[in-house]
This record gives sequence, structure tokens and C-alpha cells, in this order.
Amino acid sequence: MVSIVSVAKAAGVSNKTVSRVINGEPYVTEQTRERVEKAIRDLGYIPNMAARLIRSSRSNTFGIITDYVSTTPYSVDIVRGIQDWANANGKTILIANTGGSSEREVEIWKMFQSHRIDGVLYVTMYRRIVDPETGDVSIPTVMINCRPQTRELLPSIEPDDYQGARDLTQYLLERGHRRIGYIRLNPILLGAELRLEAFRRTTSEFGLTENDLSISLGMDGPVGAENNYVFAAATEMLKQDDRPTAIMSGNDEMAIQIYIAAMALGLRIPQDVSIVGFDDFRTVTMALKPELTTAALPYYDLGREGAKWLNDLIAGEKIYPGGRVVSCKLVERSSAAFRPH
Amino acid sequence: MVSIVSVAKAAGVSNKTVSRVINGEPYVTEQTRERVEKAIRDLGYIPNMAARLIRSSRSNTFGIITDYVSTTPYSVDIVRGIQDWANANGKTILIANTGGSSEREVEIWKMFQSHRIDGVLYVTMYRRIVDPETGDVSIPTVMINCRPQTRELLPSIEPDDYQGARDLTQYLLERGHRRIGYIRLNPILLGAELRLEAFRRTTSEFGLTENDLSISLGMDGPVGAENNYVFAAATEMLKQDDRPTAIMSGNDEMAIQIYIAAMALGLRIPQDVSIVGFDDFRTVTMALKPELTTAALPYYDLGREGAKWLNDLIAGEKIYPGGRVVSCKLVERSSAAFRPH
DNA sequence: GCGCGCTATGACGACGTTGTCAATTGCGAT
DNA sequence: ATCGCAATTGACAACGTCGTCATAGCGCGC
Repeated sequence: MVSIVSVAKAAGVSNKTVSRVINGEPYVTEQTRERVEKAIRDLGYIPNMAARLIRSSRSNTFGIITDYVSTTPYSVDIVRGIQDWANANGKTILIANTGGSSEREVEIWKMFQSHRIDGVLYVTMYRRIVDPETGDVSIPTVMINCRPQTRELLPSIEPDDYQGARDLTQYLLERGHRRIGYIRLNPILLGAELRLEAFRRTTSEFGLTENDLSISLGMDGPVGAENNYVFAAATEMLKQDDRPTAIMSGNDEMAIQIYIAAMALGLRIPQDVSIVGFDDFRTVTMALKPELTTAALPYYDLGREGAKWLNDLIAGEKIYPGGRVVSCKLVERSSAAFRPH
Repeated sequence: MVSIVSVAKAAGVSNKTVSRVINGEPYVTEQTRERVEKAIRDLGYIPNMAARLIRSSRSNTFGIITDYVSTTPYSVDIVRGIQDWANANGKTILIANTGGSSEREVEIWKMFQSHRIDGVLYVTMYRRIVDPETGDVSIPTVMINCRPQTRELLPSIEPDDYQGARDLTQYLLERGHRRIGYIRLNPILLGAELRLEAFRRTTSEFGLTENDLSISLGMDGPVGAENNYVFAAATEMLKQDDRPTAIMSGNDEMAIQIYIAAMALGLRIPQDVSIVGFDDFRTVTMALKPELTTAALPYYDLGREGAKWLNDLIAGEKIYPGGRVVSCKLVERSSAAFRPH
């Protein structure tokens, strides 16, 4: 492999001078610089990061440790956000998935340390509370889409499920809906509770009572292998005489089954029932006809902001103590309309 | 950061002896070994990969270069397969996404080289033909889900779209269907042609004529921002008097729209129309009710096999010249049944 | 003419690790 | 007793890069 020494030899200068050219340091004549640059091009020299790291003990590498994110279709946008920021700022990224195993997680932290990463982005597939198995060493860490048990311990950044569900509820209310169904997400998920809570509070503030609401469980059990009642629940809900004129779905994926249930009963969307989802999982929201109105989880921003924050943390700047929350934008498409009269 | 030297000092041996212990080399007494291991534990020593690499010029790192894979919900299983293999075999993985930009791709190859990766897995989101912008340097490379323009140039491994579609067609034929619809995937995609071709050939071998078939374009335009006719095409197809009793969908995602189109016309699945998909994109196949019968793209295996192959390549073994193909397994669920009579 | 400060360059060592080779010890065979 | 050999250990160099410090040339003000 061609090294700085061979370049130096080719250009007839010392290796330190080559180093200066590479790193854009001053005190090199234009003439020398050009000779060196030519040699670099001719030999196809590419700096060796490992050697550089050994000297500087700053790897310019971030580690991403996730449960399943980068191997699961849902929250890939977090990773995309991180990568985009990293590219733009000359950072390299190491990704590893625990697959849910905590032995594996311990190994990964070791592996990261052996690569002398500068910091870790701890990312989860769905919003939850976890304590990273960091070992006793302290490495700058930002948690994305999750937060630690012991509140203010690590910086964290999460989507605002509450606000998203509130906006969605208001949206339906503003369109005249007064009997609204809600099919719950798996209650294990942190977002599930918040979304439902927002739905309850917002409708109640608006003057609706529990009687106007029709809330049922859509799925439960361990995440990824849950029991699925969505189709049955939606069917039952829509078969009632005083059926809801709008249904909020725990997430977009569940909305597929609600669509099918509604259609099987001969109901048209949105003329007979309005349906809204949550997440803005494009594969679903765009494939459904009519396309699904939903609240977008700000995954991309979570990733970008998290990376930026980690960078600040490493630089020793701005150490906010606790957690931040990013709002969910309502994406209006055509699955919800004014209440039929 | 604690180094091998501090461990040596603590254990009262030379650093070379510590190195021997770490690497499990022979010629260390049990007693010495234990003293060293204790020192390692006490100090929390973790080997520095960068320093190791500098000596050995073998990084034990594979680079994954993709267009969008790791940031897109579809083919994440390829990455999962690679990662699983890598974990099991002590390899580290560097992932980078070009986002489709070829300048970016050139940068990434440089970046990989600067990290002295041992080899590259070149992965695409959907099956296609590409020529990697590798620059002139030759790095062991295996292409996954794609293949080079100039056939035998690089080893490649792809799913067998043809066989998958043939099996699916046979499945429908065996169930008595004699009028079959086909809604085409975007023709830009390599898999699209092969799947359609398999459908045509298999039905024709079975004795069906073009008249028994009803083939229409579901989408076209640039991938990711295509024009979508699926719902309209399915509706039209199913409104005919001699409508097909079964429809093959270009992929699973498109099947959502076919379901909705069928249901909007009051058709029951599978009693009135059978529907089959392609890909086994779980988010869709499991959410649809009835669940979708489909052919599974062997993404996980593609990743695992690709990584293994790359490893062999690096080790200098088994240099098969050309491309390999992995079969698609038919996953029977409940969206297809015997033809109604 | 002398010293000063600035520009331009190179010699050298250090980072953490491992390969090479030499040194030391013990033991069985000659 | 001597030799050969295996087991055990360490000293030292080298990998590629960059930080430190020294050196040399040059122009400027006194």
C-alpha cells in the first residue's frame, strides 16, 4: 500500500511536508505543494485513517448501536438522518445491531471502544425506556427514540407522540366528527400510551364523553410477534348502529386492516368513515387508496439532530442535561373528510 | 487510554508477552497468562484496532456500499444477513449509502480505502445492472442483488425472480385458474421483466393463450417517484365481464391496491378473486387480510452468502468467475384459493 | 554589519501493536 | 559433561502519520 513516505520520495520532499500538504497546513510554497499533489495523484495515495488515529486519538467515528433499526423497515430514516449529517461533516459511522440480546450489546460496546469511536448514538426501533449496557466506561452518548430509566442521566431525543395525536384528534374534531373510534397500538410501546392519552384528553377538552368514544385494543403481546386483533376490532366497531364516523389508528400499518374491514362492510373511505393513521410509513400511507392522512414521526430529524448533538457533546459544548422532543407533523392526504350528515 | 504497555507494567512482564496472551499464542506459562489476564481485567484494557491494523495491514473490516438499502424499508434483510455473518466471524462492518449519487460513490470508495477495508459488498435496493465506480484500484468485491454490465467481471449473487414467478404461476394453475391477470411492476426493474416473462412462459406451456391473460402496467417512471396506476388498472381488470379469477401482483406493496380495488367492487378475497404478491415484504403480507400468498425474496440469504463469498475471495480461495442465483421460496398464506365455479 | 522575526523545510520521536530474533532456562540424549 | 532442542520471555524495530523542535534562508530596521 502506498504511504506518505513513497509520496515524499516521489516528490523529493520530506514526509512531514507531504503531511502538511494533505492537511492544508501553512508554510508550504505553492511550487512544493503542486509537486506533492502531483505525486499524490500519480501514486493514488490515500491517507491511512488507522495510522492517523493512532497519533491523534480522535477517530472521527460515531458508533450507532441499535436493537433492530437498521435491519427493520420502520425507523430506517433515523439512520438516514445520522448518515447524512455524518457525510456532511466528515464523520465515519459504525453500525451494530444487538438484535435484542444484551450479551451482544456488551460485545458491541467493547468493539466500539476497540475502534476508539468518539461517541455513541443509541437508537431504538420503537420509542421506549432502556438503560444502555455501556459498562463502566463513560463514552459520550446520545439516545435517539428512547430514554434512560434514570431520567437526566443521558441526553435523549424523542418524537412527540402526544402532540402528534393531539393534532390528529383536533383535525377530526374540526371536521365535525363527534363519534370517534380509536384502535390501540400495542400497549407495551411508550408511544401507544401517549397517543391514546392525547386522544382522550383532547376529545374530553372538546366536550366529548367516553360514550362518544369507542376504544379497542388492536394488538398485544411481545413486539414483533404480537397477537393481532385489528381487523376484528375494526369490523366490530364499524358494525355498530351508532358506528364512529372516524377512526384513529394506532399506526399506519394497522390502518391497512381498518381499510379492509371498512370496505368489506361496504363502507366508503372517506365518505362513510374517515380514517387517520400515525407514523407516516410511506410504504403504507402512499399505497393505500385513498392515501392515508397521518402524523409523521420525525425520524430523519431525530437522526440528524441526534448526530449534531453528539458532536457538540464530544466537543465539550452545550451539555443540556435531559431529554428533547421533536414534533410530529400532520400530513394531510385524503383518507379523512368532513363528517357525513 | 490504557494500552498494552500499562498492562505489561501492571503484570510485570514485557508487552510482547501481553500481546501473546491477547492473541492466544503458545509459549506462555499458565501462571503468567493468569497474571496478565488479571491485569487486563483490572485495568479494563481493550485492544486498539487501529494500531493492530497498522502492523498487520488486515483490517478485518468489510465495507457495504449501497444505493439506499440501509435507509429504505425494502431490502434491509440483506444487511441483516451480512451483519449476522460478520458478527459470527469477527468482522467489522462499515456501511455507506450513495443515495444514488455517483460522486458520492467515488468518495465512499476512497473512504473505504482510507480505512483499509479488506473487501466490499456492493448492494442495491432492487435488482439491477450497475458498474461500481471503484476507481482503478482493485478491491475484492461481491455484488449483491445486482450484477455488472460486463458479465463475468465481478462475482454477483441475485434472487431468482424467474423461478419465483414460475412457482407462483404454477400454484395458481394447479388451483384451477384459467383466466389470470397480471399487474406489472415498473419495467425499469430487472426483476419486473423476469417475473412477467416467467408468467407468460409458464401459462403458455400450460396451454393458455394471450387471450386468457390480462396484463397491465401498474407503475412506471423513475424508481421511488413513479406514477402509480395499480388501483386503476386493478379496478378496470376486475370490472370486465370475463374478469380474471386470479391476479398476480408485481410485488406485495402493489397488492394493497389490488385488494382495495377488489373490495370496492364487492369482490371477496379469495372466494371471488385470488391474489398473489411477490417479495414477502412482511409489513404488507401480514397486515393484509386475508394474509398474502407470495414468493419470498431470499434477501437474508443473499446477504449471508455474499459475505461468506467475499471472505473466501479475500482468503484467495474459490474464485468462481460469474454470478449466482438464489431461489425464492413460495410462502403460502390465504389470499389464493381454488377457482370459483 | 548585526540581530530579529518570518517563511519554508526536514529530522526525529511517539502513538499501540506485533513480527523477528536473541537470550535464558531446563531437560533428555549423547 | 556436553550438546541439542523445546519452552518461555524480552528487546527492538517497524507499520503510517503527525507533533515538536531545529535549521536555513531572507528581508527589515537599527
